[in-house]
Amino acid sequence: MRKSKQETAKTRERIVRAAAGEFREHGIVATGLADLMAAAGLTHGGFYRHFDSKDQVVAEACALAVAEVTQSVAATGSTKKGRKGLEAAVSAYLSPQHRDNCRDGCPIAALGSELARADEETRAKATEGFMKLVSFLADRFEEAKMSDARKRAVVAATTMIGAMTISRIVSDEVLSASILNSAKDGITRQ
Amino acid sequence: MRKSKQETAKTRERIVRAAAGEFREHGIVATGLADLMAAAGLTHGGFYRHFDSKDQVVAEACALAVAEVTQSVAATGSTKKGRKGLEAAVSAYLSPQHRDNCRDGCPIAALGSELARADEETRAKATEGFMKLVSFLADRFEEAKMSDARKRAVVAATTMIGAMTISRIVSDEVLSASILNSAKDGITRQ
DNA sequence: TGTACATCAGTGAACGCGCGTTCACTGATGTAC
DNA sequence: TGTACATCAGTGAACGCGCGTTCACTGATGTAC
Repeated sequence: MRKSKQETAKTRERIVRAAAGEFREHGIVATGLADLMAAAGLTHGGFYRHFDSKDQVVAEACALAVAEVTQSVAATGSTKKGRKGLEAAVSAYLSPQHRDNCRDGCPIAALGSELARADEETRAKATEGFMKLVSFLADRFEEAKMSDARKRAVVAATTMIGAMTISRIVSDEVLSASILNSAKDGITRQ
Repeated sequence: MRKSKQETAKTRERIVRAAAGEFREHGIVATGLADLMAAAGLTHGGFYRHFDSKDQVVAEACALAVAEVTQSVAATGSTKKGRKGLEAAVSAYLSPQHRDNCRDGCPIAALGSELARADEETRAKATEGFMKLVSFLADRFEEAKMSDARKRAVVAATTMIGAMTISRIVSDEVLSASILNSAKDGITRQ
């Protein structure tokens, strides 16, 4: 049953990707290794050929998710120039599609309170992603001083993540959508 | 071993309060019934004399935590008039003390991503608490139109919860504190 | 290039453990007369 | 008010189950000659 090095590397990546999806959809603690391996099309016994522990795959899955989502936000925001780009990125982040699709969405919004209790490495990866989001937003704020743009970007990023989290708690569709819209307006207003 | 009705009611409340603390400190899924009963000074066997299931105590603990925290925010905000009261409440919420004390703090910040996956009743209680926070903030925003004050209050509330969540993920104390301060400034700036 | 052997990815069973839940038991409280 | 009995809060052992982790086994791949 031994696989080629190339196949092994592919399998490993498939596990990390499946884990990133399962964690975001069901939560880190609630997702078992068997669930995560099944999502990758494997049985749970093979897990330890690729990772030392659950914590390790949590850190790698979080790093992958954070990298892909920040890159996607930046890509969306770069389709238009300056302020328009900011609005496009914020709109995409605060959309009902993102809200209803945890699996491929922002891991900080999907896992925030669990990440606060995760190990140092995982939290460092999440922090890195948050700072990348802040940098992207700061570049798009046209402020007199760079330090003001950065502070404003921090507020925008926390608002985006907070609003997404709360829009998923609220079960009333109308209220949920209005929270996303208020946050969007609040960020892009000035 | 039977207890008086009065004592039974007190015990039940003690369990709910202990649960609210344990859940906020360690997360809902990660907290076992044995942990929660031990925190209340009891053994796990007695749990089902008071509750039908873990879900039930989750809903009640969340309701208690949300009620106490929103009441505490409103009380802090009511020590001063108008805008000053808003600033006092936001400052207290976005303080390092709150960040470092999950156990007695805001359950939406401590459990946000888990609440999004909780059952309908729990989510309804969390939503109710969020709306109470929004109402308090809206009353303190001095806007031309009430609808503007309300929208601004929604943004302020999501920012507060998002900033608190992220400040707990970030392990660098300086960065963590600057996120709380940026959010505070962003909310009170206008 | 061909052969012999070591390596190791993946399977499925098994490990000890803690989970949510149930239950027999206890003895103090509540109730009926 | 006093007595007899039913109720039930809390204990601690037990239930089946799924967790993270380990392991013997398999057979295809990689390596050494």
